[in-house]
Amino acid sequence: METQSAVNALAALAHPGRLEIFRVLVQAGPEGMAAGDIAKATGSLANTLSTNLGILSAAGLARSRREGRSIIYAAGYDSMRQLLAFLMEDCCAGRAEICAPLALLASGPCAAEGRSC
Amino acid sequence: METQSAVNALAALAHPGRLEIFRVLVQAGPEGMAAGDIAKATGSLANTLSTNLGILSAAGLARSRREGRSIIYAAGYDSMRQLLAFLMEDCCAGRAEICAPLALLASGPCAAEGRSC
DNA sequence: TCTATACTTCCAGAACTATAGAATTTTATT
DNA sequence: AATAAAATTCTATAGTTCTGGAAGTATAGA
Repeated sequence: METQSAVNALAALAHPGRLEIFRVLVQAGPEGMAAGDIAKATGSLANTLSTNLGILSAAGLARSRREGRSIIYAAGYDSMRQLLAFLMEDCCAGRAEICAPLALLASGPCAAEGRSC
Repeated sequence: METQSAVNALAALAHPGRLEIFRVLVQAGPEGMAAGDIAKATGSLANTLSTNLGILSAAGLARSRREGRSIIYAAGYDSMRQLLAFLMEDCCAGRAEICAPLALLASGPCAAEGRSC
């Protein structure tokens, strides 16, 4: 991942409204949600929401498809993974003990249930 | 982690100069680097660097201590871990397969060497 | 105390970002 | 074709962030 892509993704998330939208999408799962339902879930105005979904999409953090009159948005899980990997890159350079954070992350609720999460 | 703290941290990182500084600090390890050395490593002017280190510190992503005439900065590993955890929070809600990204992250170069990273 | 080094703080102009009202586009229904 | 629904685009205003020059603060050494 390029620095510029990472900055774009981070800037997209560095906004209370967009962060909320993104988390709603993450929880909604890969099948996504209609823009109107996201507006209801977050209390956004349609035009502001549209702008923010556009910014998230441009950063790769959301994907969209039309279904009838609705446009369905889903989280860009792969870009999210790339961003997290970029942030942790070279964290291990020579010193495993610094990397403990990731080990903690990797041993969250899902690991406790035996799932790879 | 509160939404506002996450936004602060994301905004701090959503800047090419600060992202570079942060990654330099991550690679430098917990003992940190003097501000002057960070300036050399990143090519920043002293005043701009100082401002940016202040922004990273306010967001919890850097820690500082004085050593003689130098001020030593180190990455805020714990805040970084909390931020990543916040971003992944509820990713697992009912659907382990969405969480694959974290499993990939957790199986990076360090895992290959048998380290928890 | 004087000088040099290492950083930080202050400031103002330029550039960028956010918000919301109004108009527009796209699609479905009657 | 006419109407309604769902979302986007346009636009202006308000506010925020970035940058670099100049001045200020803290520490060390002579």
